[in-house]
Amino acid sequence: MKIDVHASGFLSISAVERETGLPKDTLRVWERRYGFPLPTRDEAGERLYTQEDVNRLRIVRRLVDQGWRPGKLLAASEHELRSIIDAEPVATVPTLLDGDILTAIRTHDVDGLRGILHRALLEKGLQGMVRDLVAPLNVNIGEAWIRGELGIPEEHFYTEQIQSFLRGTLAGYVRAGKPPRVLLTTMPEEEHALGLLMVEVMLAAEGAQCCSLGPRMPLSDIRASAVTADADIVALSFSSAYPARQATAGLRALRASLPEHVEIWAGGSGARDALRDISGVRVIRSISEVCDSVSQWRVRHAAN
Amino acid sequence: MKIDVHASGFLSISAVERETGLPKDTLRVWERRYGFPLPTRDEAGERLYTQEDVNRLRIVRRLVDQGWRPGKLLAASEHELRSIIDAEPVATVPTLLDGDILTAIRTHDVDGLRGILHRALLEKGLQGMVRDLVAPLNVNIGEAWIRGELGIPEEHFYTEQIQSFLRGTLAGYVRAGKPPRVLLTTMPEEEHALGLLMVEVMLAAEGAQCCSLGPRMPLSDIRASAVTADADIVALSFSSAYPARQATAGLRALRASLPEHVEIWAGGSGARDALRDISGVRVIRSISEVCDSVSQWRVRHAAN
DNA sequence: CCCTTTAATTGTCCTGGACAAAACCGCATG
DNA sequence: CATGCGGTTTTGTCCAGGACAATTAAAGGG
Repeated sequence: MKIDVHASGFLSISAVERETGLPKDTLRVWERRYGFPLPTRDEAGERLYTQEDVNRLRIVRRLVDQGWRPGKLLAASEHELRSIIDAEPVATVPTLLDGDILTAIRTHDVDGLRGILHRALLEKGLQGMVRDLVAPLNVNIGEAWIRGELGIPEEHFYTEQIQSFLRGTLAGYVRAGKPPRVLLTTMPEEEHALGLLMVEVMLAAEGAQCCSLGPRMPLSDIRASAVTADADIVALSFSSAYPARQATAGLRALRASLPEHVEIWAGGSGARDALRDISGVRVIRSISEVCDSVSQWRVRHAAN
Repeated sequence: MKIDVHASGFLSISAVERETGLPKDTLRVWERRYGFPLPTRDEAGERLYTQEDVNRLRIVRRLVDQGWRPGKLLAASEHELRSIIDAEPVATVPTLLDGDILTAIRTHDVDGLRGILHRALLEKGLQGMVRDLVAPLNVNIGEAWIRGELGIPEEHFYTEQIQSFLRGTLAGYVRAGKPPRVLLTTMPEEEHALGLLMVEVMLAAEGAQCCSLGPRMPLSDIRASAVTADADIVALSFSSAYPARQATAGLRALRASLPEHVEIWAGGSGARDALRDISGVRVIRSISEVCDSVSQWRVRHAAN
């Protein structure tokens, strides 16, 4: 019954959980062990975090997701943290965040961004656009965010506009209705819908029949849906922040519960390393691999 | 470091939190006070919930959101709970969940559902379709879910397809680019994106300039975005599950931080009762009211 | 250098108590 | 009968501090 919009501008622990994605238990244990964040308390002894705490926690979270250890990050001073960020292996992908796109995002220019996307569509085609523009841009945006060059709203705006554009384009597509029939979704903790949509676009462009359930589907329901939709393939998307342990456990459980003839494809930036040796699960290492995978599936099933 | 996909089929407390949306603290205190749910324990003494527990908790949660008191619901037997559900004031809206639509949803028939939507679009127009088909259907689907006639996957499937369709239609719309310029989003705890999209559709059909940030935007960032996007109106959507207290507090804080000339519109099924007397916030009671509100805004601003 | 064993780190869960916001109820007043 | 008001009960959230298992890092041996 506590409120998390304190007039004072302080945030309660549950507000911080919501804003940063870090569980309450973790916030408390970090405070106990590392002394950060060290919020003030209200009359009742409850923690009051500052917006500054939240900003820093958001950065810490991203770095932890990238493999850094909390012990190091939380002991680090403001200055040390900054130098860790600067020393990060940036530009894993050549940046496409040039003037036009960056300006459109910064100013929330809907028409401007749509124009850029539309030109890219005409120039490269749907699949080419996803592969050569959207996928690298996602990486660029994430990097720009952690360097503080873009804020949360800009990231949301970008994501929202891309999704709108892709879904719109998808809707205009003639539905070929060829096999395979693919059921798309993500596991319950995975909220990232954009990666899923990108896969759907690639599949639809190949003429496959896509049925997306959106993100966050309980495992038991995935099984049920795959059966009622009579799917040939269940495609799951994982973001890089998704814990590998969780992914393997989930995929194993899903594999065991699905009928033999239904394939499982795992894609997204979180599906690279550890998932390779789960038998009966195909790992899609990059977005462009989707097309090959579909072709190969069709070859396999044309024979029968 | 606990895993929540136990091979045994049991669920950990955090898995239940994720599946039901009920915080861990609440689950524990319900157990302590009402004796439900009463999970078994593993060797380490940690709670192991069954799928049956989760199913019942999901129903309890919906009834609580509708105003029932947990004390009553959790003390009730299986049978009593069922009769509470049956006695619910169903059909607040005449049902449109007729054979065709229901079948399409049940069988995950993408093309079938799209066909129905497309016919409705041609027949009623975009705004009419949202007002007379989508809005009542949302209510029907929720009611069917609680009666156990539809499952989670069906609900997801429905939501996903409607969103795809609306966004696709929106993308094909010629962007009129007339004032007002509207920034759309929801508050951080509000995940429901469909209501937001419906508003965007209504606004776009009126020729307004829409800039959607998607759901879950921190309050401080809403302010920043409204300024950079040079918005005339900030439109927020609330689902019926949204706690009224939270909404009023958030709206007050937002109103105080936004420039005077930026209007705030609050809509969605959660924006009916308690929000009316916040000065400087316009409450949109039903989806069809959006059009009038835009006209009135234009009259007000034509004078100047 | 690679593989195995040991040690440190780290996230999640536990109990049981506390408290304030909200809902409910009975009662008086317009 | 509707509406407002004080008192009571219900209910969700927070706290402290301990425990433990999964994971990662470090050390040791071939």
